Amino acid sequence: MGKILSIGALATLTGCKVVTIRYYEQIGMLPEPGRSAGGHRVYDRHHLERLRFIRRARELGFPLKTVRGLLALSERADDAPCAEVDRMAATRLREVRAKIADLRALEATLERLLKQCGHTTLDECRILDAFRGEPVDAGV
Amino acid sequence: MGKILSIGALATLTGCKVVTIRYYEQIGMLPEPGRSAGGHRVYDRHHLERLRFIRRARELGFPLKTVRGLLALSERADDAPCAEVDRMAATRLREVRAKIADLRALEATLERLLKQCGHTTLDECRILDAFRGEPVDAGV
DNA sequence: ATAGGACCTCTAGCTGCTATAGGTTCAAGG
DNA sequence: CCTTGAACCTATAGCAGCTAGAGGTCCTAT
Repeated sequence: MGKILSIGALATLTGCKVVTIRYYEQIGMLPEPGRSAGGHRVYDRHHLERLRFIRRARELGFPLKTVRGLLALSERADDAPCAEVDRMAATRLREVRAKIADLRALEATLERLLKQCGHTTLDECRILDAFRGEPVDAGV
Repeated sequence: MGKILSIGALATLTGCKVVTIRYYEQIGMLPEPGRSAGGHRVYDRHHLERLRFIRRARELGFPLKTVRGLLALSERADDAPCAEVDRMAATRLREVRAKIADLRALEATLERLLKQCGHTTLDECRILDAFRGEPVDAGV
């Protein structure tokens, strides 16, 4: 059915903030909706679906630029091979894994620093020493 | 010894880019250095140490605001307890762990999507379906 | 009729840099 | 001493992805 939605309703349904919806419109991620007599934005099912798509892709960490590409492919939806979608997801997966590896190294370093801390005074703080000392690899 | 450094030399020694050093000066993270007759910045050992401190803290992901606090505590270096340093590091560790957990959920979702992909055509792409379908928890 | 919440536009701000333009200085080779 | 070209200078704008604020209008329920 052609249910009609205010921007606030759309925000509630998608978990997207009102200002973010307007921002997406501004940068062309969402088509301009209709307007009520008084100038309020009026959305329909298509906007809802598109915004949900965007939100989900964003939750997986795809940058907006990539989301645009995914939307384009989704709208095409013909019999072309979906290899490009696959590639985008694989790229994102590699990024996520790389980031996890980085963060794990940080985690180890921070754990080590915290363990070393004698809980004494500023002038003999081992954590501050670690920042001050001669160049050392932060990781390992 | 009172060795003198150009901004480029400082950049090389710290692994920090020249423009970033100027940026740090601009936002008050680094004190204004002396100048040569022609107006070039001239740094000394103190700048080098301070910048190294900043870099190391940044590598661990502390935001600049926190680095300011750490620098202040490092410069105090009296017999006050170092609990605050400890707290900052512990906070950062919690953030890192939370981020790792988030990313692992993303990793699992992306792996699942990629595994589902039948490598066929756009109109029956499972990955796109996942973005399009009804609301589902992305994780688990 | 009116209150107050939801909506409107516009501009500026956030983090942490990075990029560009258009010019000046410095150090090494001839 | 002079030239060349790398390194330096300032100033402004841009990136991602929103978020916040000011100052005003609309809509709906009582």
